[in-house]
Amino acid sequence: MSKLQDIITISRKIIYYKGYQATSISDILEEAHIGKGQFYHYFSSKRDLGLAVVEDLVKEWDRDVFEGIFATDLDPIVKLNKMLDRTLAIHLDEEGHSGCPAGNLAIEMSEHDETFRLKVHYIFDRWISSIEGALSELKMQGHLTSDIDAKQHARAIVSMIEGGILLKKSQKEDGFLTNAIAIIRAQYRLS
Amino acid sequence: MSKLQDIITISRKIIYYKGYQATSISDILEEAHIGKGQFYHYFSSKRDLGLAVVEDLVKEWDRDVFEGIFATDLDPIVKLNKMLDRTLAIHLDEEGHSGCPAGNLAIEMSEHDETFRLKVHYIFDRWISSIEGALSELKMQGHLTSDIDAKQHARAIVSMIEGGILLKKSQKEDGFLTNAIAIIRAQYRLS
Amino acid sequence: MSKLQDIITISRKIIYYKGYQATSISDILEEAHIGKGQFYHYFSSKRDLGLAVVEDLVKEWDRDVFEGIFATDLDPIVKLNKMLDRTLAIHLDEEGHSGCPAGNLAIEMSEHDETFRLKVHYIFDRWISSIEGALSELKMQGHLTSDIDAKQHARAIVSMIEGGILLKKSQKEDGFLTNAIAIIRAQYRLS
Amino acid sequence: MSKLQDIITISRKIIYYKGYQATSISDILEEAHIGKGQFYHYFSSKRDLGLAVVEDLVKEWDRDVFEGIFATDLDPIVKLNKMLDRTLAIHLDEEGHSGCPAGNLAIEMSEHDETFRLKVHYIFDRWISSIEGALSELKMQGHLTSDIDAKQHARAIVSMIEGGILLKKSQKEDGFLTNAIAIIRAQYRLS
DNA sequence: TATGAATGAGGATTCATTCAT
DNA sequence: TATGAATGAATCCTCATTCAT
Repeated sequence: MSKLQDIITISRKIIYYKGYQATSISDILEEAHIGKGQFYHYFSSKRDLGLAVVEDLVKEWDRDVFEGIFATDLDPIVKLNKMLDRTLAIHLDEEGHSGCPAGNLAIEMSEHDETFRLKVHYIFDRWISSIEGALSELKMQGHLTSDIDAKQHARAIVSMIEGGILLKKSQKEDGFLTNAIAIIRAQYRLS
Repeated sequence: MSKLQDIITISRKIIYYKGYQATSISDILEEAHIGKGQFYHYFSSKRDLGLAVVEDLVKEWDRDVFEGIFATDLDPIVKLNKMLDRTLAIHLDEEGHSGCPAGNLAIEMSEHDETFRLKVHYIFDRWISSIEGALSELKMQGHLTSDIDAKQHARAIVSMIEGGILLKKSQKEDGFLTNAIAIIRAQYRLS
Repeated sequence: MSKLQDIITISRKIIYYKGYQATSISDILEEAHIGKGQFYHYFSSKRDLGLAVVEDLVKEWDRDVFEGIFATDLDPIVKLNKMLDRTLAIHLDEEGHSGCPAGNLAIEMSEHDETFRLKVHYIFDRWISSIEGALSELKMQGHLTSDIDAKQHARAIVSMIEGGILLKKSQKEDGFLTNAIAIIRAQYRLS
Repeated sequence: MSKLQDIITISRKIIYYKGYQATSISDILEEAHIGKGQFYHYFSSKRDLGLAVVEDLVKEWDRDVFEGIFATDLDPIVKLNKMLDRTLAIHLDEEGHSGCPAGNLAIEMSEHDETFRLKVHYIFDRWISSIEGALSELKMQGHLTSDIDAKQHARAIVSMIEGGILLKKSQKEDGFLTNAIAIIRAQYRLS
């Protein structure tokens, strides 16, 4: 792995846990075992690193969720289940206590930095579109009643997941996320 | 209004907009037109102010939502609708662009400071219990089928609202919140 | 003397000797025996201090040269001689080896910062106007031939003084300045 | 042109415009399109480059002014006029707004680095000697009265030129230099 | 109560220079 | 010759907090 990617990966973990503002360059230097000069050799500023971190997140979503799940020719039910499984896996993991990486940045950065916001915006936008696509397929298959508004429901699904993750973080109870996902599965008869 | 409450109110606005970490004492002094001495007369530290701000939020919820809505003997449908109306009113207001005051703090502070987390925890907890109570009433009235798990649904409702607010902030589209609330109303036949 | 004026006075000395860019905040803190916080309590930035220093210089000129010499009703010959005496006194002093405080800043800052430039511009402008006035008086007195262009000569006088100071600094020979001033005195029959 | 000379030429321009201290190695690398390694292959330090730049200036003066003008067997009036013409040409050029390259370094570096100072000292010294020589020739020709002190006047001429250039930079008016030179021409009946 | 001067640790960033390749 | 990764001291600046008045 390149040093640059190395720094991004380590920074992503720290920023995920501490938040972007609360993370200091020193935190990163220490964890990555590099000097100030090296950091600024790769990144022109803390913001530059921050954007690289979000970009890394974007790429991961593109690869794992959009290309890896929704762009395949799997059955829409399988797609949606895989996406929900992935979400659960990530957030029930020992390192998944800090909420949604995208959602955290959305809340912390949206009002301060439009560039950050747009990158997070892209993730949510593509996520919703993908779900909308799958729901539309389900409608055509007759699995869902045809009067359903796929876009509205896609938005509701993502809202419930994000809300579930947020509450899980604040209430320290996994149930908030598992419950949200169980309700989604029930609602759209995915299991 | 007392000077103390004045400072809290002003700080709450700034912290709501900027986030707790990104807000400096100076920001508050400037906006409140006070000096350092006065600030440290009322608060022993920034954290102390932060906690007072969350406490202020807690009190507002206790007054406006729990006592003002759920503790009354209104019809449960009316209660839920009033709560949803209030949510919409706050977040569609010009000053409501920065997300959920409680949710923001949940994300920003939960991992750093247990005292902050517990205060936010209390808000969400009481919110969910109140909704759960209303849903139970609705079940008893026969308005909802009796196989419904009130607690799970209360959690789902709050999740969807919080998720809707989060996405509204990041995607800059009111639709995320109005949609979430419309779906809730439809789901539980509140309108 | 106030702490603020204290810092300005100390900074002026250091900046005079080292130059503005080469002077670090730490240099000033050390010499003034103050902490960073105190410095930034009085000045919002290094540039802010720099401007205060030039402003201090401007005020000194206003007081000592313009009001103290040229605005009086002394004989124009006396005025010019007093000004030349003052120049010599300052630059032949042990602490006057670093050139002209205004000229140094003119060279170092003119191209970088218009605000600095304008303050220095003001000093030179007023200096030249004052000399021009004195020369005009001399013309009216018949001390100088009437075909002389007072403005041109005022400019030439200041040019020769500034050039003399510059060369004195570089060549480390007082003669450059004393010579320039002797020539001026001879030229306009001031002694 | 060799790479080394290329770097010196580019650096000279940047240092002339920005000043030595304010010029960073990176500024030079960028403008010269070279890497760190190449730079430190040619120069052992920033100071080393700085000295090479002044040396380049010295050589140019030796070639263009001392050998090209004063060492010829031209008439002293022609010599002096050529020198003044050259000065005007350089400083009225679009790229001549930043003052006198030698004078700037004199002010910025004289107190900090004796080696820099001595190189600038050499330029001024030879310049003055050359003018002194020409004035002496003029005296012998009877063009100037014999009671004139050639050395003093040579110094005065350089002082007025340097002062004129300094004021032109600070006051942003070409008149300061053209005026100084016009007065010199008039004084010694060069035109 | 209130002021604002003072402290000093810590933050982001720059920069000349070295070194492995 | 040449590259650019790496170093680390130093720079400007912020900020929560304390203290004298």
